[in-house]
Amino acid sequence: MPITISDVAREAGVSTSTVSKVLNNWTTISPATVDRVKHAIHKLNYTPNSRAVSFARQTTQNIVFLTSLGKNEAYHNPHMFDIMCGVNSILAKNNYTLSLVDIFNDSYQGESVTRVMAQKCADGMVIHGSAISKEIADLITKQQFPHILIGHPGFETQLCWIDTNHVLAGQAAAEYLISNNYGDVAFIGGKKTDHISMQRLKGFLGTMHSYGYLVSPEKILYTNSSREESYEATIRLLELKKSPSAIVCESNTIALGTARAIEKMKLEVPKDIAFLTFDAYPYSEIIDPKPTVIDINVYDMGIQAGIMLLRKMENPALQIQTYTTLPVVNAGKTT
Amino acid sequence: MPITISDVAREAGVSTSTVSKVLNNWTTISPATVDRVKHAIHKLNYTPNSRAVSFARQTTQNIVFLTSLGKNEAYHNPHMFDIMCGVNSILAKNNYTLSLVDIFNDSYQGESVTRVMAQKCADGMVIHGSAISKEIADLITKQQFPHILIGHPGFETQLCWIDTNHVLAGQAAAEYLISNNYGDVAFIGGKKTDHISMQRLKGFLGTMHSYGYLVSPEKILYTNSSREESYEATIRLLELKKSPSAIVCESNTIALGTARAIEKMKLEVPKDIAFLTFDAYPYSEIIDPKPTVIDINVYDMGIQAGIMLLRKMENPALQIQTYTTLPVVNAGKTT
DNA sequence: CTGAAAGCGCTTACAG
DNA sequence: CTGAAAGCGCTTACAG
Repeated sequence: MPITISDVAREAGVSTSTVSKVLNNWTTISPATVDRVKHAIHKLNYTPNSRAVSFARQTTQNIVFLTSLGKNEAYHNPHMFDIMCGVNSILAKNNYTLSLVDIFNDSYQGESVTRVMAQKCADGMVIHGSAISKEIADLITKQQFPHILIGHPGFETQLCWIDTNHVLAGQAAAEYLISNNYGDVAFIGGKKTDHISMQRLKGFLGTMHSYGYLVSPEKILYTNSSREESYEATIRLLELKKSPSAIVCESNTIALGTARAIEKMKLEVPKDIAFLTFDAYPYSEIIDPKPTVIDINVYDMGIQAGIMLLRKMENPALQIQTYTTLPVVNAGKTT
Repeated sequence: MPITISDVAREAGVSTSTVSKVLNNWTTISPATVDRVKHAIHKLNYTPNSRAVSFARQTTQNIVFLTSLGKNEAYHNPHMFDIMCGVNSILAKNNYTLSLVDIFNDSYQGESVTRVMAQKCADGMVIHGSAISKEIADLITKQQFPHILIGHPGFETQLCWIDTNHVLAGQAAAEYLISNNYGDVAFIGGKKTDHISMQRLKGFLGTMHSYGYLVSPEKILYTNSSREESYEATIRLLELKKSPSAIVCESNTIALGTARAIEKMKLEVPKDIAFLTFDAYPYSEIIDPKPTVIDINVYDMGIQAGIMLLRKMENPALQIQTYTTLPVVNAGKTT
């Protein structure tokens, strides 16, 4: 019932090889033939069967997005889906499809990965950080399967990866404050063991220092990232005899506590004090007073990851290990 | 290089047909042969090439999740991804893959849908409400392509759909209050044109009435769903000479305003007043005082959708148009 | 119980 | 510039 390449060939009075060549834009076909074939295609409203094409070409034009989907993943980790959307957009542009593979219910390490590679149901793999382990990394590198890992792996590996650069985001916060003439700043972070928090702090302090602003230790506070502790921390800061003119919060939850404290002290943002936080999600929209947000565009990171994977598939020798980031400063505006 | 069915056949000393039959659990093969073939498969570590299988079988074992992915979709609409995860889980269990198709960049109505159907890259389609239109509905019903739509379409159609039942959620709220002996209740909704809000209100009032509790009109308030209006509305309610003993908010944003007002009036939850909201997402976790949450399990709805689609694919004559819902009452506990 | 053969719908050397 | 033919790796009537 469905139209095949043979129907088109018959209609155009040529062989299927010729139709195929027209379909694939070979330059060796005479313009007249191309025309006839195109007419036939149009007339019959023919679309190649993608399964047959992929099978004959020994390529799937499909990429797997490998991840671990816990309960409520969509709410707890919307960033992952934003990345996925970015990946999907660039793949679609390049005529690749994206399929979702969840390793959460794997009965042993590497079950899904092995299956994907053995069954040849994808030409490449985008691996979310939640789905990586030493075992899986080994499987992939051993097979030399085209891949890109989102997020720095926690271990030594030959994998290709891409990650956000929190140091740069910290720098962006500092630069924003400096360019707005805030020199006396404070930073409320998470625990000292919180990697992201420390990276942001590092970038922040580094830039402040490089511009000649010294941040005294009493203005760098560490918390358990709860609203309560950050409320207390902010109050302490604001009660200093030389209280800061700007407060940078390392997370949205911290910013919630800080906002309460700012309100409690009856300070106005930005007149009395500058108020910054990292990440637009999940609460920046409803924090009152509204903070300036340093956000990271992970959708764009997904696009970058997709581009790199496509490049790797063209050129398997390519090694990619890189940081990417586009910190965006959003000064109290609603998106 | 990769092992094929012929390698296995040679190793086992049988024909490829026989290997195929063993692979597909035909009962006509002698146990001895089955054994030999299985040994060969094991020895060579053979996995069938899924592309070849799907091509020979004329089936893809793939389902498309059709949606429209705007910017920041992951943050604005995490429910959609939760549904997708539910769909994916049930499909994976049934050996189907799920691939994501975004119609956002389609240059004309139905472009992606037509392609998916013509190229035969999927056996069926789960369509998110954001991706449906009259044109697309027509294309799908004309082709009789197996599908299930998430969300009630806004128009008359032959499509199969599944949707949440907000009336039931409203009932759940009422039942919770009644069983906890709150009879004098108030409801703060969105605009009267807000379909979901009105459905919830309808279920809520219906159940209250059926239990003999009458809710006076002055205790049913409509707002623009902003924190500001709901704050005002709540203050007004609490200043009534006969103020309600329970307030039901139709959304998280409304609940934010109500929480502020409750705090302002120095009332305690649940001692002085009961405080309910619909939806766990996005803010229920940080609303202070903590509301009781009536949530809907859309992950489960995804599972239901997947099951129905699989049934439709087995039995194309099946018509499905149904409401589903699992309202979950979560009284002030953190998940 | 087993196997030879056709077929799924394309692509691609290769020959002409 | 064009086409016959082999091939991609399976499945499945059909014959025996």
